[in-house]
Amino acid sequence: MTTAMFVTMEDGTGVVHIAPAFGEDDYDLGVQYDLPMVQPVNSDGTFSEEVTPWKGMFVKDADPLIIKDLEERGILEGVHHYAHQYPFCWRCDTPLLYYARKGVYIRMSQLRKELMGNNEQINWYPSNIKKGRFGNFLEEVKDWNLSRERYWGTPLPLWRCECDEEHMVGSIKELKELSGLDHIPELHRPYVDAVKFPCPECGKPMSRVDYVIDCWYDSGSAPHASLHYPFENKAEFDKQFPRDFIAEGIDQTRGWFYSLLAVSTAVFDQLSYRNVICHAHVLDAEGKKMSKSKGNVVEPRDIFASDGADAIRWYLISSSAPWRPKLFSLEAVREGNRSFLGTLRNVMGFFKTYADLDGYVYSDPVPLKDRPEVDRWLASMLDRLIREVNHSMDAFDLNGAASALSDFVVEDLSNWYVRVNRRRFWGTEDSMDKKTAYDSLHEALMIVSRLCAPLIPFHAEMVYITLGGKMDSVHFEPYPVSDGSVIDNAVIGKMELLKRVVEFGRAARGAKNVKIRQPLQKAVIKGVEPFGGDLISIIRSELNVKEIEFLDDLSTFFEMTAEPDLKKLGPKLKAASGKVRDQLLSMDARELARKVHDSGIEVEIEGTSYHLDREDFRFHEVLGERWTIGGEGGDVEVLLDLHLTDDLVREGIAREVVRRIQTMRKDMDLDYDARIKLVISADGPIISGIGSFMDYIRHETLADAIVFGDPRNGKEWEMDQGMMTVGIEL
RNA sequence: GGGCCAGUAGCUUAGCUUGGUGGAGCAUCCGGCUGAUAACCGGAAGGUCCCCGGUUCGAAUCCGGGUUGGCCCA
Repeated sequence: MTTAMFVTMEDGTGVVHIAPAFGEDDYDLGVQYDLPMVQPVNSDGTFSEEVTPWKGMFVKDADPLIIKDLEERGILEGVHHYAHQYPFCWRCDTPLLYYARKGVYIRMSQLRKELMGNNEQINWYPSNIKKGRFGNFLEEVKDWNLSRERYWGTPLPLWRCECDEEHMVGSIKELKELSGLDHIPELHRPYVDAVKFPCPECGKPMSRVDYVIDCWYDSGSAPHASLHYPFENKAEFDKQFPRDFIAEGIDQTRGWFYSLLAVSTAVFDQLSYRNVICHAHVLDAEGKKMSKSKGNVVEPRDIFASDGADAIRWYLISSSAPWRPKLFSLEAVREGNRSFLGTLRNVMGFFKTYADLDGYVYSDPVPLKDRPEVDRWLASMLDRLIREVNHSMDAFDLNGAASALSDFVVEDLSNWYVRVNRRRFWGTEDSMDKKTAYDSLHEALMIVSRLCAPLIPFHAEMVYITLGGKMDSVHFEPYPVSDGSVIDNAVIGKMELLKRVVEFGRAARGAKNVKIRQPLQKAVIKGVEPFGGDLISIIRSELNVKEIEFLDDLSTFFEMTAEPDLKKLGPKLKAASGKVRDQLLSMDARELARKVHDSGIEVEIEGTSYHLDREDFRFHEVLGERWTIGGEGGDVEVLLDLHLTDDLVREGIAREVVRRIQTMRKDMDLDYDARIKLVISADGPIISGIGSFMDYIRHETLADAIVFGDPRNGKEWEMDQGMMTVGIEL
């Protein structure tokens, strides 16, 4: 009877049976107390001859019989069931037995310091693995059982004589010398097993042992073995080794990550990789491990077919850091496909549609300094993107690179640049401005394609080829590098302000339910340095206003209102306060404020007169009724003039008409440049609006003529101002 | 049984290192825009930051315990 740290009085009897031949703890204890190694189990898991009552029986099947035997002999304390984890074969799902076997070991425990020293130089992602899971493992590193009793595998080059002399052969050359053979036909089994050589001790023939090498040793040798180093390719090897970067699943900590380090440390005393990303696994939508038996497995090939390989790549890279487990959701894959890949495809499609119509080819780009500010803004954002993506990639932050790319493509390129510049691509005549817009968009797409290439190889290639890239593939292009000189922080700052102005202007319209198609006379902007040029026309068209005024004091647009301060009135008026309050609240708050502000106010309730002055009121500033405001109270505020002149109303109608005709063109699937003739009948106000803006409507809808009459097969529209029927003739 | 990691809106997540009013996308609702977009814009609603305890004036954040899930080992 012995004691051991792993046996406690916490549960059970505090007495545990051990068997040194079956399990590591038991074995160690056996070695410590010099216990006999009794091995009454055959390698097929059945009891051996000496176990007479149960010989030939699988040990687990014998359990109830052994219990019964103990009971009959009166030495059974009791039978209790404990739920505990037990390993099963992953392939045939039968219980595994721990079984002491002879083997050939590498004494890794002696290399502990060297392993830990090399680990110090490795950059781990996530960083906690280095000291945590992997570091802890190295601190307690065990000897490595190199031998496996399998048929397939790399034969262990150990030859043994019946006199117990052993020899490990280090090369083909050595084997030839030892065996006297000119030619070793094949290093694999069974051929190599036929090679014998005389024992240097007793002269009898030595034979190769039956073992093959643990295949993890092969995986750890890959960097050397793939170049047949150290036998050849020394220069090539030195150039590549240690490798800059590897990535594998977190489960490889004690697998590949270890075997690479162990082999390079043991054989060459150095590390074999400088940076390593340990990624987590893809789990099912509930966060459970996928398994065939549970039926929650998602087949990647099915997703490749239905949604595309780039969609799944993008999902894995963009959804979270690689070391976070992915709760697989097809919805999330589709969301990424829609929002990022779809937008990229669409910007590409937009460019191609118009570039094809115009026969545009990228050459002799307009110098940056000659482009409008919005183009210089795009170039600045693009250069900033190059910088951010490189920075993220250098830090092995794929997720950061992906979100920078997505922000640029979706927000800057598509939702802003393309949207506000659409009209520049529409023009029928070839202008310098149109070429400039093409140049800018082409450059942005080209850079995006190259930056995206490692993340979404197929989309990147599609964009590259469509743009007419010079190489055979985008994957031959060098990775874009920023020189920083393109970034114009002033123009970036300006655009940021401009975007806020537009945002607040739209909010101002929304607050009063005024449609964007209805032009307004004026916007007043507070908190922005006045600017002009193409940027101010962006504001005009985004907010649909005629003029813009920059003004930092908006007080003249506000009026004072007053409301009774009940905390003051109550103590002063007692029972009458309720009626006074009602009377005051029934008055116009602006008028009340004026009166109170001038000389106080007299209120008469049931024959008694009360005098109230400023002290009894609370004052507020409210915007005059003619105006609406966005961003109120902030450093930037936008006021819009709501007063509509007849001209503005007619122009609003004209825009409503254009919108409906464009919808019809789209529904009819007309070519983008198809010319049409319009036949329209409508109620008076609409006719008037159309009449005032004939040229505008013709230009926008590519109509050669507008005729008022009775359109046959026209489409009927109900508008705020009445009915309209429109016929389109080709 | 041990080690490491994670738990935040219906879903996917940022914020946690260094404590100070929890953000975003999708989905939902209202309104707008639309001859690039299954898109976009304005607004609204939506939170036990897994649970318990501690430290602190103050905890999503730091500490301890638990729980659920993942990986590795026994």
